[in-house]
Amino acid sequence: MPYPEGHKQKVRGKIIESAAQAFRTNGIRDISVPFIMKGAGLTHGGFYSHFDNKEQLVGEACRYAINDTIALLQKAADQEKQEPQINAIIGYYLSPYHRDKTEMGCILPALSSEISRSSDEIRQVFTRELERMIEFISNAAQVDSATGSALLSTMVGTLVLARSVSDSKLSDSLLSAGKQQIKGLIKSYVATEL
Amino acid sequence: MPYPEGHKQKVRGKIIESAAQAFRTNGIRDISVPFIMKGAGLTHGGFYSHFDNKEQLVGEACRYAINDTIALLQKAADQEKQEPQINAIIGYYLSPYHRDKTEMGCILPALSSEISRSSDEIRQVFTRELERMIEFISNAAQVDSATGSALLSTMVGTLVLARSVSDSKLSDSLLSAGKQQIKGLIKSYVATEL
DNA sequence: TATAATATATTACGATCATCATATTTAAAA
DNA sequence: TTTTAAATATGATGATCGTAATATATTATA
Repeated sequence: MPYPEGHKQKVRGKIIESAAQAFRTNGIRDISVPFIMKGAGLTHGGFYSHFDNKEQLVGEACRYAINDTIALLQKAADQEKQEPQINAIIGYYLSPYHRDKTEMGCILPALSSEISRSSDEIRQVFTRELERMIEFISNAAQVDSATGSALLSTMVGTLVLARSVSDSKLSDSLLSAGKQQIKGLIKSYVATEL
Repeated sequence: MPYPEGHKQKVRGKIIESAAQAFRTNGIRDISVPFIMKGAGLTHGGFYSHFDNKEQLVGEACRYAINDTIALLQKAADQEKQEPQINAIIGYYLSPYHRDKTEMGCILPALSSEISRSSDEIRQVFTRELERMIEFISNAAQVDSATGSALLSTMVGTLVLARSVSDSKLSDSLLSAGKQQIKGLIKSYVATEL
């Protein structure tokens, strides 16, 4: 066998990483296979020895990106031990930094609407990952999963709108309003639970 | 002059309508100029005597679609006089009907993420329309515009996620959770205002 | 009815895309 | 060092796109 053990797996991973980054920045349709391969330091030809087609890569990239995001949010939560975990998570999620750093950010605001028009296969992968995200948020906020999913909806919607607006002041205020609302929500959830 | 008075304006309107519908269903990038023209009952050749380019049409279609949506939500609100306006609006917005009827639905969940990657010009048009939407929601809910924008974020995020999920039960429960959260929010807003 | 300006259709161009076929490079094993 | 299978690169194909040039069809006016 030419090439060291595990070489292909490593390259495959690089392609997925490149795709996950590019898709989040510019959407799925606007990113070409040659561009993704260049991002992984390769040319386009080898692509089809790694994946059946572009769609399969989309699924893998979704999985990768959500894992990445959950890990990142968990790290943000762990860094601030004093306040409730969820506050640190929301603080990060609805920060101008996260809004502007799309290539490393959560895929939900970046790709959901494009995913909703994708094939059943892709949407099934996405659904599974979304469920993991809801569970993660619900745990961190210590709320039931219905409340957790509503929190996530607010987070996603806020980021989507904050990113689509050209007026940076309006964008900032959308983030603040979203943050404030979520914190109020959690507080009132705790209150009614007691 | 050939063709009756106002003929061109009428055709232009039909193109915008066709575009607004097609974009909401399949996104901007996935809808071609020839397809839009066919939807307006024409062939692609005449397009550039109506618009400078595809991008200009995107802007017009955004404007049209938001107007359409606000009018629709207002109608939904007017039909139910007894309950507070906002409840009827949210009931419609987060209904399975609205989720499934993308071609006639709100553009915010359908196109925001694609718009966020568009040119400054498009985003400026979008920003103006979004502000109108925030104002409309804030008025209907009788809350300040910060609260109104957070409400809208939740509405948009909920619909985005509900549409991208392949499991219809999960999708329905996302809608319900979003609805419940918003109603709770408005109630608590009223309470703190008194 | 004939004219002429305007609206629409037909056709074409260059670019880009996903995908495939084939050639070349790589490095483990002989 | 040579061999060889695997990994990658090069090049090509057919489709589709946005856009433009040109031809045709339309109908208000003369």
